Amino acid sequence: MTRRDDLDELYRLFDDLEARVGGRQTLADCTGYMDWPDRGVYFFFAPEETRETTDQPRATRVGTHAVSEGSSTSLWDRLRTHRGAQRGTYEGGGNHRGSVFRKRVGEALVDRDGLRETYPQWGVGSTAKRELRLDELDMERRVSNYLRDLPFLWVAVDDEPSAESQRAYIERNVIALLSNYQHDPVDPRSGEWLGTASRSKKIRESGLWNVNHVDEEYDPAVLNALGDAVEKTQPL
DNA sequence: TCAAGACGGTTGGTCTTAGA
DNA sequence: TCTAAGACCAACCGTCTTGA
Repeated sequence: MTRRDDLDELYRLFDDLEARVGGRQTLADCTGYMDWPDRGVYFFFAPEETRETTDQPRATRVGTHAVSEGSSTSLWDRLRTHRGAQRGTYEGGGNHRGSVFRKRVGEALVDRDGLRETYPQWGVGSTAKRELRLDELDMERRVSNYLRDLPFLWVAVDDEPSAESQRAYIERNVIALLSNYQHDPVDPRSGEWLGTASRSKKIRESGLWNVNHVDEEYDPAVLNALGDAVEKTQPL
């Protein structure tokens, strides 16, 4: 089996998953009151891009949560951090220092639009004072607008939080499988994909909004593990 | 009306990596 | 080898919303 064959199987599983959960969602349409699994793995897709040989949306980010023992962070906790704030001081914005996905998307927007002088502190530190966050609010809102329209799927994997969890295994190996970093490209990203403006070589070349695991080899058995998880995933 | 759970905002912790 | 910085979450707490 080639990597291309395994990618075909991965996207077939995404199709199964989409049918099973009743379609891809966007963060704009989701709330915590929906019946999310406590724990799982999520997959974001590019709305304007498809695979090389099919009309399936290209996967652009894989993520999970609760990879530390004792963690109580839920799947929705992680997703809402990516979505950003819906009310309050930072309404429409969010906190990119609490979400690496927001941080990376914002970096690409800043670089693509030549705004480094406007947002010199973007991504610096893990906290920021109110004044700085208000200065960055416009960019946080642009990041939110981008992220809230991305279609995504999720798979329920309700195992115990740990670095050796089944979720961590699926995340790590699906990233490695999808990544074009230091590989012959399969489903290369289009020139319009925002990630091409990223300052991270791993993001530009992998075609994913991921940095970890993009340079690793994948275990083909991950497809069996993902298939099992798809079968156990329920609609919202 | 009120309890449970979701939300927003902030800070802290662990692991990895780069440089001295 | 040591240290500092960065990456990536995870936890906490007060406020708000939902629905029985």
